[in-house]
Amino acid sequence: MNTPGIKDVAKKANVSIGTVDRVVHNRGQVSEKTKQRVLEVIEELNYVPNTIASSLSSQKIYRIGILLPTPVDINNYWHYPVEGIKRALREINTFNTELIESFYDINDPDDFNKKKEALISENPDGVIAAPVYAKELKAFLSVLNNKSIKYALIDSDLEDSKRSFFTGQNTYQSGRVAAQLLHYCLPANPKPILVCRIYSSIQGTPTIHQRENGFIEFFKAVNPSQRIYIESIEYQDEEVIPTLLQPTLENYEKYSAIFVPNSKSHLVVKNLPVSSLNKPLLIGYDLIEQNKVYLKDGKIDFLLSQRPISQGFKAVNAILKVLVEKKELNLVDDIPIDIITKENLSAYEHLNL
Amino acid sequence: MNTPGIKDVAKKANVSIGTVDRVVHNRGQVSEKTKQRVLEVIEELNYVPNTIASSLSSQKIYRIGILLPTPVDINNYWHYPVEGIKRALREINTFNTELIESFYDINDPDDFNKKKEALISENPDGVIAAPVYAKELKAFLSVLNNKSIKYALIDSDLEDSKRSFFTGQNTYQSGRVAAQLLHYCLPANPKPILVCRIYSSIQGTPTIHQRENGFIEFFKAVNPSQRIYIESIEYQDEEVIPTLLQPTLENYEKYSAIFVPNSKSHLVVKNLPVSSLNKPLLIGYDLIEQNKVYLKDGKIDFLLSQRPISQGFKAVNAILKVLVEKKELNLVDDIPIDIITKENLSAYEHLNL
DNA sequence: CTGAAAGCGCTTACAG
DNA sequence: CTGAAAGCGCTTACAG
Repeated sequence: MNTPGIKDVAKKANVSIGTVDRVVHNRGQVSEKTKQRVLEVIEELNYVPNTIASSLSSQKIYRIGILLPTPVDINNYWHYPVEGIKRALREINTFNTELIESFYDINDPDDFNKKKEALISENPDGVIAAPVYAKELKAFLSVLNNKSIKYALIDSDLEDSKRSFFTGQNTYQSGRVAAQLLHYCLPANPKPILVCRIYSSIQGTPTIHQRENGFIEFFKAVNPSQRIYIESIEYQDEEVIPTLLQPTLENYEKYSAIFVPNSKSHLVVKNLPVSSLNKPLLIGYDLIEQNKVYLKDGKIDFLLSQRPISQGFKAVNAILKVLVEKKELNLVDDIPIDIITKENLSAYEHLNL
Repeated sequence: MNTPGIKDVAKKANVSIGTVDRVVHNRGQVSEKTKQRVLEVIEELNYVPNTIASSLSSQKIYRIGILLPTPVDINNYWHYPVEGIKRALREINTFNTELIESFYDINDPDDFNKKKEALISENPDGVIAAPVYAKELKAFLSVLNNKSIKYALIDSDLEDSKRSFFTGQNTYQSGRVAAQLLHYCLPANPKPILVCRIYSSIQGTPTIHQRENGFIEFFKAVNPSQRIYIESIEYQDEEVIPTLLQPTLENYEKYSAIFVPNSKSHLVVKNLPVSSLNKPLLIGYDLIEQNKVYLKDGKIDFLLSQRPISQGFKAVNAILKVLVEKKELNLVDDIPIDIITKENLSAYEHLNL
């Protein structure tokens, strides 16, 4: 007998396959002693249900809800995880799936709360979310816990949640990588480095903080004499960013390099005075369209990427695995900190995992 | 009617499902006019066979042969694609698969020829190979063509072959990336750069050549005054490498940087004089164990990686897709040129796609 | 609490 | 050349 099937278990335990199925999926209506006997045989035979037969038979449609910021366009970071999610769903022909989109305005916590209610009312089997509004999300997750709805987190983790899966990047470490690159590139006695934080006042800035910490700690350890200045450009309305940035960037010649700890480095390029020489090195995050254009132009030197497409893709696969195999998972997938330059951008641009 | 099944096609074409199946899989025994009628209905209904039902029903075991250099140990590049292949096979629970390993001594073309015969005699359904011995491999591939056995290529391409899939890195471009990194790191008037080619005289060196070309052309375009010296260490027996390297590395202080266009950069570290200061920057390829150790130590500055685990993984998925869906594929997957430093090594070390 | 039977969408002999 | 039937390993009512 090759790999044992439900029939083998049934025969050996002296029950019908219906009963075996009941204990395998824990849907009750089995006497305790029968259950124990079946469990023993399963153990003994090392029986593993054939998920493909199972899915063929049940004809179940797995409904995956996503609770993420609106993927505005290709210049918006959140466009990319959604792309990965859709791609994963498209490539899956093993199961029937259905996507429930619940997108919220990233600058509006009220909208988040509205959309989480909307999603709940759709009764998804599994959910993919990102902790943009951590506190509000936690409330949502405990609702999911109560309903035994499985969920995966992307981008940032909530370790005290019961997520089946998390994938994202070590933000502190990515700051160190940025610092290390600049340390390699800068001459022996460099001018100061500018850390330019451009962020909306509505969301918190834990990611920016952690990247910054990594950046600063690297220099503290490796080259303590390096001066690092921090400028915070806090905006409520994106339109005023140029005005807010101007006083800082006017003096760009004072700096040997500028580090932008989020996806906004294109805004620095856009608002730098037009003179061409002696520009500071510029290092930022994320392969959003506008950043890629400037990288190709040589106006941005390095971009660190966190494989957002891959994050979405992996989250779908993980949540589906949990749903199909009906077993718990508590997996963390650490995304590499990809260093992208003009010369290696090409292959990163194509969709890949 | 949701997605149409073979029954829907049969009914509409006034034939039995057996007949539909015959035309879908082209196994003849159908009159031309019946065939045409069925084909029309398939077109009309947009019928796509349900591969999972198909695989459940047929109980077919897909036999995948691999014809690759022996994966000696974790200090050997070829260890990693094989790891990816095995991992992919392990993760697949949708189909039954069987791996046929046919490993050859990378320094022995005769052994290659022996092992390719051995593999043929196993009658695999699909094959994964790498063009280490391009000429000899081509002969093998035409045998596969005759037998209608599908194959995927990894590492380097043979564009004129009928491979269903190729994945690998743009070697020329990776040389440019190495050059760009050094260009960023070196001071205004640097000392010369040493390109250190360490290679076995038995295999060809097309990969090394292309990386070198990319490297040199980058500097020609961006900084023509940069002097670049090339040293060729051609060995027949690995044991003599230290002796061959010594005269070159004795004078390491003459160089601002050393570029090793293959996975041998650890040998440079090992044979560098013990003095500690003023070491040239060192940039190499591949996250084999010994290189990773030196990267962590700060003795290697940059490693370029070509995701060998991922290459193996993807090749399995591609070849299986071709076999299961029984349709031709001619896909090229361009592997990103990952830049690895001490600070971002960690997440790359873990298995990921 | 338990079992027997039909069915998921295909493939595979077998009969004609 | 074509069709009817059994079966792949499960799940799902239904009956008892």
